[in-house]
Amino acid sequence: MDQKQKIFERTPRARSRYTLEALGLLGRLIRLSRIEKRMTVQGVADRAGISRGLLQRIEKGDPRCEIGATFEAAAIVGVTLFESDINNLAVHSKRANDMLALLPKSVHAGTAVAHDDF
Amino acid sequence: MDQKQKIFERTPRARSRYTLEALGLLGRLIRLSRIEKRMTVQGVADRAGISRGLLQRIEKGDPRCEIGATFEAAAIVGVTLFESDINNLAVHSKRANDMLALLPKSVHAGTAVAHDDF
DNA sequence: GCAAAATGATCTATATATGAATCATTTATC
DNA sequence: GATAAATGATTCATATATAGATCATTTTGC
Repeated sequence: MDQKQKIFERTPRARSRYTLEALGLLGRLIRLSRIEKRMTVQGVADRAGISRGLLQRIEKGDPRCEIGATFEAAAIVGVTLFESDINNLAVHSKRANDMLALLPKSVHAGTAVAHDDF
Repeated sequence: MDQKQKIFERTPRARSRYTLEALGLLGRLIRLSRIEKRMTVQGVADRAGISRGLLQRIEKGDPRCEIGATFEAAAIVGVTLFESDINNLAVHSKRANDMLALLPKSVHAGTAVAHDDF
């Protein structure tokens, strides 16, 4: 006894208006594409390897979903972020990598700028 | 005893190549913007209301993160999906809603089309 | 209208993501 | 080079997201 006590505290998540709007839109786009392609919730969920309930939450824009599950479902119904084809995506990916190689590896405070304008 | 037995089985998540690439790119974009703006990991994490470790996983493209946390971090460093300003986002959001109102409320199998081309 | 199917919603058990702490390493600033 | 700060990586306790089941409701197709 008298073991080192660990405290686990999870601050209630505050989501910006933008985040909630973006997630809501993403969900509706998924739902839109799914219906346009005449796929059922269960069908898409099966293909994505997730449960029906989770897909329903995704389509409602619930912020507490694995991003992997959301992206997978989106891709299955044809909603692709960034660029629509994988080749372009790979190109962008490489460019981002190249840019990163040129930037400083760590950032020291001092000149940190505020950017709450979203 | 002889209570109804509940089985909880979580199938190992299979992610498509596209999903992994997209998440990797998103993470790198966040990291890129963060460094360009000279913000530290801890600083962005604080503003997003998440832990430093979680932001690191986000920047690595880990699919098992809350999508809300990811979008929040992205917005803070200036990476916005869909459209960059909230007004356009709201417009798109409304359009998606309007479209949905015109489509059938439920989809019955039968003419479901396969769309594995991503 | 009728039957079948899809959707919406809720509940429970549990697998797991997360926050916190810690240490080692790398990087920036002087 | 020296120092302090930032980053990377790991471990652990626990809050919580998820799968599955179930029921009610809505919708489609005949």
